[in-house]
Amino acid sequence: MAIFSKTCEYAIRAVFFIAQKTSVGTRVGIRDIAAGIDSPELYLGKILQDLSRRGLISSAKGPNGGFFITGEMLNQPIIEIVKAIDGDSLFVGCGLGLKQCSELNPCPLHNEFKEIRSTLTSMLSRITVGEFNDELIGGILALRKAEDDLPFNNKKKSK
Amino acid sequence: MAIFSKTCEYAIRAVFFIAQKTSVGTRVGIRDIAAGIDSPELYLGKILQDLSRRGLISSAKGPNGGFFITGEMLNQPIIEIVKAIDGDSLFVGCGLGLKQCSELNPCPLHNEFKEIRSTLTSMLSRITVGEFNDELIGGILALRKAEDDLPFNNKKKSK
DNA sequence: CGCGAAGAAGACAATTATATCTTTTATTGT
DNA sequence: ACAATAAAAGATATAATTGTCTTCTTCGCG
Ligand code: FES
Ligand code: FES
Repeated sequence: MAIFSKTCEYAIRAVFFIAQKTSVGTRVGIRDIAAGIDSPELYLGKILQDLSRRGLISSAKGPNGGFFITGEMLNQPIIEIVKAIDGDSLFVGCGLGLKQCSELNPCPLHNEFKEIRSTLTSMLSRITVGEFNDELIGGILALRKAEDDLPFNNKKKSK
Repeated sequence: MAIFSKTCEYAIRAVFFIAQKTSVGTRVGIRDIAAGIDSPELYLGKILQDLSRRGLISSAKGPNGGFFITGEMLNQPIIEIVKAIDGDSLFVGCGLGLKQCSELNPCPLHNEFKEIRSTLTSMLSRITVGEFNDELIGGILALRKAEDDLPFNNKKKSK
């Protein structure tokens, strides 16, 4: 169990990737995104469709089409992505799975969980979609890793 | 997506429940545990068997049998339960699902995640299985909730 | 000893998450 | 208009998680 679902992990990585491409002025197709973040291409398509329908990213069909992110969307916090995909149970639900999280009749871990949830919430609310563009372009941050953390990164060019 | 898997939530609640019963000197059967923590009875059986095999709880067959927790196990931190059921990906894995979490070539959320993971780890390492016995017995803490937080709790007696 | 209570174990079913494929639709450039 | 490109959409496949059922074994007690 990771914090986010696999779908959500792909979504966040993809959005960072698209933001970074947008910031250098290019739209980017599914194939390149999938290669750039190491995700199954066709599954990623479904996720991006979903994000696009929800207005978190934009897309254009046809030649020179692809996904991109408009200026104002670059300032969206990534918590929006998480909520769109995984819902908000991470932020409001009881950590032990009780029907509701409430102050009266709390579960044993309630107080501790409240703190973790608020840390998580504020972190995801603070970080924006476009925040890491420079570091990603500069290669300081990564959205994919080589097989075994090997020094060389033999990524294959998209066909 | 919650933090823990459903299975893990059941397991933690069950262990707290058993610990509390043990502290007043009684063993407790699956049926009562399931009723006490609001979980599917037969599925819970599987989970408890698993925990028992791993030595996190003890069980006895036959009349007056049931599950219980020995003295030293009461001091186990609940992170042991989480690790036994959900594994340790929550504590060591990359939050964005990259193959490894590492300082060189970190993902954009690496630093933030490191903090959240360490908070989570220390919290689960600090809290012990028997820690809430008194509060649970006193009804200050709960391991189950009524349907809609309604004041009445129309729980059906086990057959 | 032998019965009944209770957990152990494994087979199986349902649900949800993940992944893939195929067809359709829209857009651009010629 | 036409061809090429790229996303949209929907159907379907696979895997993991969650949940149920049935049978077996063990144990305590009379
Ligand atoms: S009641 Fe469980 S986290 Fe609040
Ligand atoms: S690399 Fe992603 S959390 Fe460390």
